[in-house]
Amino acid sequence: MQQVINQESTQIWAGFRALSDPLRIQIIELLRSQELCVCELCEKLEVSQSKLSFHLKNLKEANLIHSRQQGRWMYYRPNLAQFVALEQYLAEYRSFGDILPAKSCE
Amino acid sequence: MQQVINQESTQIWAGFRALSDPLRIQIIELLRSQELCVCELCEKLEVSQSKLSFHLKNLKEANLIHSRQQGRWMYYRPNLAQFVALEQYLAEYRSFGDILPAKSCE
DNA sequence: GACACATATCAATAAAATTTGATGCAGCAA
DNA sequence: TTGCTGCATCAAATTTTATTGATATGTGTC
Repeated sequence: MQQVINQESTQIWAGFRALSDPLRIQIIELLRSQELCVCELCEKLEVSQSKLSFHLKNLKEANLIHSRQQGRWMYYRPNLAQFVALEQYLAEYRSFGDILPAKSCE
Repeated sequence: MQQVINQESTQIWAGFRALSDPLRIQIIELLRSQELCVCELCEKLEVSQSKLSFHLKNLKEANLIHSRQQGRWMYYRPNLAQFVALEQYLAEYRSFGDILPAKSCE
């Protein structure tokens, strides 16, 4: 059980880490309504291509986005299942019930 | 509106950043059911006091925990409202509707 | 084949986050 | 007052992450 919790937690913080950067947040917000290729993201975000590639890799390794190659272009889209997982972690966290007052520490 | 979104996003990634570390995840999980003071967290997590202080500060600045001083002890507890905010960000993200296929990029 | 284009990757550097040990400070008790 | 305890803070060292410019890879086109 402890094992399971730790395993889950590992994936959880990795997901949050991928979301912990303003540019990556901008990326996923652009992808929210439409699949986009790297060149379109570059334009819209006005960042260099290699920088963008770095952050896309980051999001992909956290399983937050998927990619699909078509010809020379690589299209990215969100992986909603992973968003659900993070959302659920937070929901379960909250639903654990009221916080007990501390037993005094002395 | 764009302004508002950016403002929200700023706070959002800061919240996720605070959750993007395994020790900080362990901390909030310990606090989930009970307020604890620093010395108790130290014991349970087997980390140095200054290290713990650093991470608690980190969580506090992200508004994820509150603290309360009682005598010499400082008790920490989660700020559930902030967890709700992050959860809601993810929920809204998902609920935006289906991702449109990309218009071809050529 | 030769070339252009979209993207990924790499190496070097810069910047940011974390760890560690030391020190400071406030609260309490003697 | 003195001294002890619980915690925060600081500076230095280390580790991690991000940025940049250059190069490599793969895919289409001629």
